[in-house]
Amino acid sequence: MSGDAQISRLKPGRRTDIRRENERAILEAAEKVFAEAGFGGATMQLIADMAGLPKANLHYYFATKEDLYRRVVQQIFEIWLDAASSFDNAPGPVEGIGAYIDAKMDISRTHPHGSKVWASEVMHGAPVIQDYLETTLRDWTNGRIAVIQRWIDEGKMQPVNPRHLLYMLWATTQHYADFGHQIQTLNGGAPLTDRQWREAKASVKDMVLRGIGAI
Amino acid sequence: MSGDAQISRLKPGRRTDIRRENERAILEAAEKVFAEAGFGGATMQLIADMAGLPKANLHYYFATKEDLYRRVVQQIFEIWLDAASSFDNAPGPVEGIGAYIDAKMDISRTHPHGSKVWASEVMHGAPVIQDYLETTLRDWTNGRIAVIQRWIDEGKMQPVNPRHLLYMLWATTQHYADFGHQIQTLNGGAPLTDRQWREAKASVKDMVLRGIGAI
DNA sequence: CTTCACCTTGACCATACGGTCAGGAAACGA
DNA sequence: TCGTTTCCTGACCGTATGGTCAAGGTGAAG
Repeated sequence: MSGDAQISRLKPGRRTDIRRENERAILEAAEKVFAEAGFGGATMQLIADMAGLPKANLHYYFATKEDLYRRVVQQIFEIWLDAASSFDNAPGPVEGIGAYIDAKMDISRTHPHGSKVWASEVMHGAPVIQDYLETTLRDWTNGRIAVIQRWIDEGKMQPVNPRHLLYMLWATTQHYADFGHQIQTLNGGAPLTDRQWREAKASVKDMVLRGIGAI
Repeated sequence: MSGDAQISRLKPGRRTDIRRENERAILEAAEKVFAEAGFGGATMQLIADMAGLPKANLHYYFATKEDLYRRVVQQIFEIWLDAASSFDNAPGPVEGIGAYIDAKMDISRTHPHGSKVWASEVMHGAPVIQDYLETTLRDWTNGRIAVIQRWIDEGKMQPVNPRHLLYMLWATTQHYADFGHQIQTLNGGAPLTDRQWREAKASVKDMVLRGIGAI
């Protein structure tokens, strides 16, 4: 927004930096607490403790619990939308869908909390992001469906139902975040290693791309 | 279970019937409320209202909110385990996995609330069913992995990683319950029709079975 | 009818929660 | 140094929640 894209390294005690840093810490803590306890189970006190701030300070930066929650949900949605660009400018499904799976799987590993908050939000009927679903997500979905249909028409993949393919992509990739605890338990209690994550990505890509007849 | 499989039509006011009927009504209401509000967001008052009973009566049948919640989670887990029998006694992946997808998709349609409660429970770290994950689910998973591996060895399907295939099956089928609201929104706000559900099942089966080289 | 086990429920309690506020501290610009 | 804006926070408040309890209702057995 502002024109001075300064590095702002020295003197981090500046007013703007204080606000930015505190909001960041609060959002990070909130994402984790909302993911682990749900909206109803999360408490402002818990978020405050995790952020290392007094509870009253949270209400200085975010008026209400809902405001804070809304910001967290919007955050993961934007991250996903960014990743969705993998889809575009791809010559065919192998590159496009392959890159999309890679991106979504990476996000599942780096932003598991955000994914859970989103899942929770949708499961509860999307009380705060219903408008996003009806506008941004619907438009995005229709756009990708058109791309997939084009690939089908060009004979680059089997004539599957593009909508259900998208659902499968979302379900499968986000499962590694949302059900990460179950996966970890079935992995002997240990988180997936780098190697296992590569294996997971490769497996998903292999099964999906073969499933749509792209390989 | 009981020997007298009576119809119990007339005179439903029997003691046993009262207990059974009230517990059923409470569990049904609880499943819905827990699914829609999460454990933290659900209130005993709301469950009581939905069940048509005074709140104090809930505590007569279920000592605590946790007890009630635990019963709801166990319920959906048992339903899934029953469906898992589709896997066995199948000559190959087309029949076994095909039937499993059918069964899981049917459950996603008939028991969406239970599926959401399970998802929520796992996302929050499985505080009340961790032991199930470590025993029953782990054993079941290992058993199916062996079955899938046998099919691979017999050349009935591609050599995919059985574990990730199972994750894909769970993710994809449960997505239609857990993210049902999102799917409905993307469907113009209307729930999937019978025809659309058949299309969904067919699409999932087609992509998965092709993805593992079974068709 | 009496008994007794089981069921029902309004009223109540302690706690925890989201949110407020006033007063003070710290960070600027002039 | 002074004035002003921004930031900080302990103490507080109204409310809603999970859970309790005592008193009363109900139906079947004897």
